[in-house]
Amino acid sequence: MSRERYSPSEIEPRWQAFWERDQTFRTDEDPAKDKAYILDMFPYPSGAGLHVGHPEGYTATDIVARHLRSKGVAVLHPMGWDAFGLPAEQHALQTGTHPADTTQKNIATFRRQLKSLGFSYDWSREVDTTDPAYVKWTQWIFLELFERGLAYQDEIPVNWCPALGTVLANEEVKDGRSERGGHPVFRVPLRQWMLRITAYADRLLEDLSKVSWPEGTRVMQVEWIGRSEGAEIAFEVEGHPGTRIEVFTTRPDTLFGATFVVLAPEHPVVERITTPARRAEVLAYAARTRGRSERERRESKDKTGEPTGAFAVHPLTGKLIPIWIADYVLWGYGTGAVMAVPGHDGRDFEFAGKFGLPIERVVRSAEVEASAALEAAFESDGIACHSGPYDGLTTAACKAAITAELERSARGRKRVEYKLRDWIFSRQRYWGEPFPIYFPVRCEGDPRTLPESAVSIDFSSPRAVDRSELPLRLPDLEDFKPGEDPAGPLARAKDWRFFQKDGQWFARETNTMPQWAGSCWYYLRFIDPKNEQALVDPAKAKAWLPVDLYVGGAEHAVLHLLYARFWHKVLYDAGIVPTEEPFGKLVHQGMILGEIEYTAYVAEDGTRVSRRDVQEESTPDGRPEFREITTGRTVVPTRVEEAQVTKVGTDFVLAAEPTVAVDARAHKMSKSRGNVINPDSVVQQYGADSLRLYEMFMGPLEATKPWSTASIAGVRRFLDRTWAVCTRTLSPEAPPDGLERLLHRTIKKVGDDLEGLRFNTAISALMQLTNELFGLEAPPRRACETLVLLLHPMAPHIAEELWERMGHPPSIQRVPWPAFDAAMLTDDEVEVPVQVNGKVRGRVKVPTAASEDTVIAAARADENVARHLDGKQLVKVQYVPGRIVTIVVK
RNA sequence: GGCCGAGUGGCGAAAUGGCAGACGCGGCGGAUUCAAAAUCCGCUUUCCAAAAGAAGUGUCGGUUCGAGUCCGACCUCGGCUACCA
Repeated sequence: MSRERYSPSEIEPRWQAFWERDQTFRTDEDPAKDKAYILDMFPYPSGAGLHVGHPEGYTATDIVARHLRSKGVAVLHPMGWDAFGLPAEQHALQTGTHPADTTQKNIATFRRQLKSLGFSYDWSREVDTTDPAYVKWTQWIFLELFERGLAYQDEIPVNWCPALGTVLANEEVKDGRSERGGHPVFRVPLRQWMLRITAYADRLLEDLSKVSWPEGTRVMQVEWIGRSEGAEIAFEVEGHPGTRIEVFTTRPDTLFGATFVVLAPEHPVVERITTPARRAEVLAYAARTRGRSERERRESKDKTGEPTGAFAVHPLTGKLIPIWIADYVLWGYGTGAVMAVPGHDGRDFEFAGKFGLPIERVVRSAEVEASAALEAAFESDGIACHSGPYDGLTTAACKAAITAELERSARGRKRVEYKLRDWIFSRQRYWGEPFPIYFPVRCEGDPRTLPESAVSIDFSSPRAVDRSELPLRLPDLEDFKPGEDPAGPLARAKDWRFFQKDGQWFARETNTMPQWAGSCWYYLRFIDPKNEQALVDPAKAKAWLPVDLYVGGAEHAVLHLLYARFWHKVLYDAGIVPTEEPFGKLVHQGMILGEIEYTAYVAEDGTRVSRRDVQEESTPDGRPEFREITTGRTVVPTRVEEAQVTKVGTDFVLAAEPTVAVDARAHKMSKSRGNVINPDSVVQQYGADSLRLYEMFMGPLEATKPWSTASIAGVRRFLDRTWAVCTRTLSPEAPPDGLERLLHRTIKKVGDDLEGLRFNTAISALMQLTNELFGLEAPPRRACETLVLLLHPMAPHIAEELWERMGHPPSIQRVPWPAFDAAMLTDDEVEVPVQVNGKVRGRVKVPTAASEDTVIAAARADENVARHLDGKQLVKVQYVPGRIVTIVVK
């Protein structure tokens, strides 16, 4: 047997080529086998190439896929590209390269990088969301939504971002700025395509109980949907017969405590009811609110508002209460109007306090008098008081009683509200799927040559492109710039936009779909990627759905995962997919941070300031700034080397200046910080198997973990040792008993750990086995073979190579997973610790099957144990078989 | 402010309520070497010169023969979210 060194750069490309030639990972569609659909969230192929975060989740699923295949399961494990999106288009703007070219180039890089890591994808099923053959079906699903009344147009205030030249969805806006790029965002009204996701709100909520997802993710979706039950109550406006203000409340039981009404400044009734004396101030306030960005509205938490001068009639008492406008009432939620109950709502309490409005208690707790003053809003449930006939009712009973009374007198009714809004589905961009929709045009002559003003498009009569004409392709453009008119760049492609049919001119929709569209259903296309007749063959969908394991980042906890569930349910209703939910088990891999960095704070004169004396502030433009608390002077964070710091207590301090504590933290990898690790260079230096193994060995899959280049050398050393052991002259003898038992234990542990996605402990078990074999001059062949079989899912290249060198034909993927014998999991003898009053005072070696009496006798005979028992009174003696002897004395 | 998660050696971490720190990194010592790198062997939670021993899983309290693990209160860090009536 050869004794050359382990050389990943030589063996890895060879096995990758073998797998490709051999079609080793072609999906097994044998209906007699159990199936497993193992899916990664497909990446956006950015120009930066693969990030070390990608291979984390991808390695995890790859291990599961390889493990299951070796256990005889038919596995579907595909990969593809979420390739529409802004960066390719922005790159096009800067360089003049067509986004399709940039995208294909980036995909090629990603594909090469993923292949270099040895992932066992069935590459024959690769999908690309920008491929017209894929776009066809994305558009087909849109038509399905359109025909079901789930896609509609609306003129609504949207998040217009001039810098990006596009409208953003609420979830793409963070703190009043675009999530990508941080540009300011303004609210302007614009015609948009909307998807009626709210029609599915209840099902999206209820069916969360059917999936096996992380609890935190489920909670986030529940809160995002934000279902609340309450009542809609009508308030008449005094002096305006027929004008009613509807409010939504979850606390109809507090109706008697409503001392004023507040409208959102955008509320249309404001115009009508404001008294002449208040008009100027009210309109000015409303205009100011409209001009303020979301960010500004949020930054000043201080309550502001203006009285309209009008009064509402309390529906139960008939009392007149003032009507105000204030921006803490949101036009987008409920009815855009609230009955303010300052006694029992913190926001109303604050507002009433600021403007001197009356605060009344209408709920009390059991221990409190109805007359007790309110120091703050009492928001808990309790017992009604100062509520006329409802006094004494519990909150729940009072809600029901008051709602019933309002319904009886037609002044209110039960109502369910959701935080979830309909989904703004259009973007004013080039690089996305065109909508398969067109509109009739009124004009004299050819609209392609006429000025805009001479062409009138009837947006109120959208028509669907015939399904036989799909895909509707994007026109080739020279100029992708969005222009300051939010109509989008497609509006300039007049030859594409306008066309004639039956002698009549029509205009195509010039909006495009958001990036989410393609990623909403890609997991379906993987099942049947080449089908030209249907988006997926129903029999195949039935065979593979739902996805059994879905691994991806927690940043998609609401958006992608909610949108995909929504589309899936629509397709379920259409009879296209056989399950109500797309994804069974979901796991989020944790973030990989950069290497730990030590930061000292240095003042201008060079003195170092302890981090305990430093306070972080932010400058007006949002950048962080640091000040010494005592003097107020600014200090600059400065990187220091690990060798210069030492730990004192819980603090890291400068070794040379131990009073100065420094920050020790790992940060997110980012270009600007310069701590990005490139997977290519890790593969080059250590090999793909080492990278895979290291990422799995770092810690639990779901944990956030800092990168450590030094630690990769450790797993590489493990592979070197494994190589060395398995290329020794192997003994044909059966392993000795102790080793045999270790083998069985390791088989069980690795199998269990892989099933539980505990890759770090599986690897440590393999390290222990290798260490054990490393001490043997001629390790037993069967032991080495077992080691390699167990290692294969995690480090496939070295496993294939060693397996072949041991004289077996490839591929190791086709060799069944080793079995263990339960009788071999324990040794004949165990060492049992002996505790006296909770402290270990000795250990005894006893036969595993020994009786309690035997073990206790042996324990008491131990010299050191006996010393601690001497002269004491025995209270209790207990033997937990195989684990521990406990003795309690007095 | 709300929700979720996490606090264990110098570092990443491990531990069905039963020997805290497996495995790995780093460090120290030794072997090999002209020397170094690489490799191999040993040690490595803290206190004590060492043995015996004691302390020790963010803090305080509780349940238990026994708590890193279960319960209650709190502190710190990270992520998400943010006036949703």
